[in-house]
Amino acid sequence: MIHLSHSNADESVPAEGRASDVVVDQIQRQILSGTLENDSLLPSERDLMEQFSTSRTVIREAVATLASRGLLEARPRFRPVVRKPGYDTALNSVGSIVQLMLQQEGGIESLFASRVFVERGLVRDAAVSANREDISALKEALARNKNAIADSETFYETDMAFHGVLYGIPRNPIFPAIHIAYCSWLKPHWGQMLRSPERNEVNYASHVAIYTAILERDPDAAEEALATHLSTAWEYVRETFGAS
Amino acid sequence: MIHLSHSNADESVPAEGRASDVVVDQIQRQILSGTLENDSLLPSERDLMEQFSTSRTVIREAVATLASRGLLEARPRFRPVVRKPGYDTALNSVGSIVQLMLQQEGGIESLFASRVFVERGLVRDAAVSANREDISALKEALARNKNAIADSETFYETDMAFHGVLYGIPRNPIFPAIHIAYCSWLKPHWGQMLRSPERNEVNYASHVAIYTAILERDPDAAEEALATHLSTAWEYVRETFGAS
DNA sequence: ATCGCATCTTGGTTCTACCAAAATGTTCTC
DNA sequence: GAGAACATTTTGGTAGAACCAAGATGCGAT
Repeated sequence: MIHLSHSNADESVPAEGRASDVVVDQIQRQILSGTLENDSLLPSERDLMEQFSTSRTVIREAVATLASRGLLEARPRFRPVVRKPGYDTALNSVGSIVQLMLQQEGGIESLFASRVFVERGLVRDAAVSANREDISALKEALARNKNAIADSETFYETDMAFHGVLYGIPRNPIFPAIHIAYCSWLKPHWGQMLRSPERNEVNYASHVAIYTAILERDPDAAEEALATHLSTAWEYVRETFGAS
Repeated sequence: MIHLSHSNADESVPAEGRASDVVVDQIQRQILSGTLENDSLLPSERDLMEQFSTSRTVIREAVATLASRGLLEARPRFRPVVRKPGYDTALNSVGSIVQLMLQQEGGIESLFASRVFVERGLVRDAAVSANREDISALKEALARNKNAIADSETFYETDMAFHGVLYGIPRNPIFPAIHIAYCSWLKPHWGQMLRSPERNEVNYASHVAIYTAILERDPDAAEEALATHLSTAWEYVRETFGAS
């Protein structure tokens, strides 16, 4: 049973829940409807307190709730800024728990395995249904990747960008969000990997293999290329520092 | 009166964050370490306020934060109960935002498409690497599914259970959590579908097809069977009520 | 025009108080 | 003595005032 449903749009009298809930609901509505423009600053707590004719306690609680949902971005001493929700912010808001999960036994392995699973499916689909634009996007990303072999820092970025193109191919906004999430979650562990032009060369070659397989419309080859690519990269990460 | 006890330069904390953060951190630690037993009740706010020698405000704020992270389950007028985090609670805590996303144009389609994507990969892998136990689990789920054809309610459950077996095959704790999330998120929209023994019969036949393909170690057939299964079911849902 | 200081604003925190509902204890009844 | 009805205590939710410190602002001096 899921209890998180903001179930009722109660305009009627009965059993008031938390007072902050109605404030949350109102502000949420204002954000979604655009009354509160995206990237704009939320009114001061004292203003809101007057606007909703309630105490500051309630306002603060509501703001905290909305912030935890990702609809507001509240840095400690600053005015909260309005963030219209997207799939990325949704996944972002789980970040804190995910970080906990990752510290547990096998956490990183599980997450990485899920990523491999997803990308295997992505490259299969890409091999089947990538159109001209997708292909050229991959080609461009590949070119940038090649040019960055000497510079490990930008190579890392172009590496992610290349994989990011794959996430864009399904034309489903959820996938790019997942990609961003994977990158941000794995970065702390992945980023410690020793990088070198030699390693970059190897990874670039893997990308080429994936690209080629997609180009040749060979799902199995594409999947295979990606699987070996990621697993070897993962092995390299593992041996860089003992499994935590 | 200890006002500024740990206000600044306390320990390794670089910037003077919120006071509630240290409380959040402490309680979180206690939950993870088991000092606060799972399913037990959190001490009263006034106790905590004494324990951490701080005001009730920050305690409440900390509790709210932990609740939003899913480490506490806080019903309006009751004592919060401790919930040791799992992948399921992690996904659960995004539920509220996801519900918002789903109300936007194409939200449900996107989510459902992602589910199809995932399950296509699952059945492929199942066809390749399912072991005896997996097969027998599928067989059992299938049998229960068949027995429930007459009763649409339990058929729905056994239907989900069958798909759930697929999510268990990778032996990756993330996947069952994803399954639960999909079910709970899609339930409000999916549950409105008109169900009938005839429809159940069709769906059961699809399950058999998937099972058979897995049994025959035919990934392509399995994927195909699942894709058609879900897409026809989806079409049926769509025509039941116009796309929202 | 720019820098620097005084001031205002605003978020973070504490405190006190009150209310209502939950939890607990007590008594009364059968 | 068990269970129901009632009284009391706990406890979470809300209000409101006050204070502090850091950001934001404005103004005057250079």
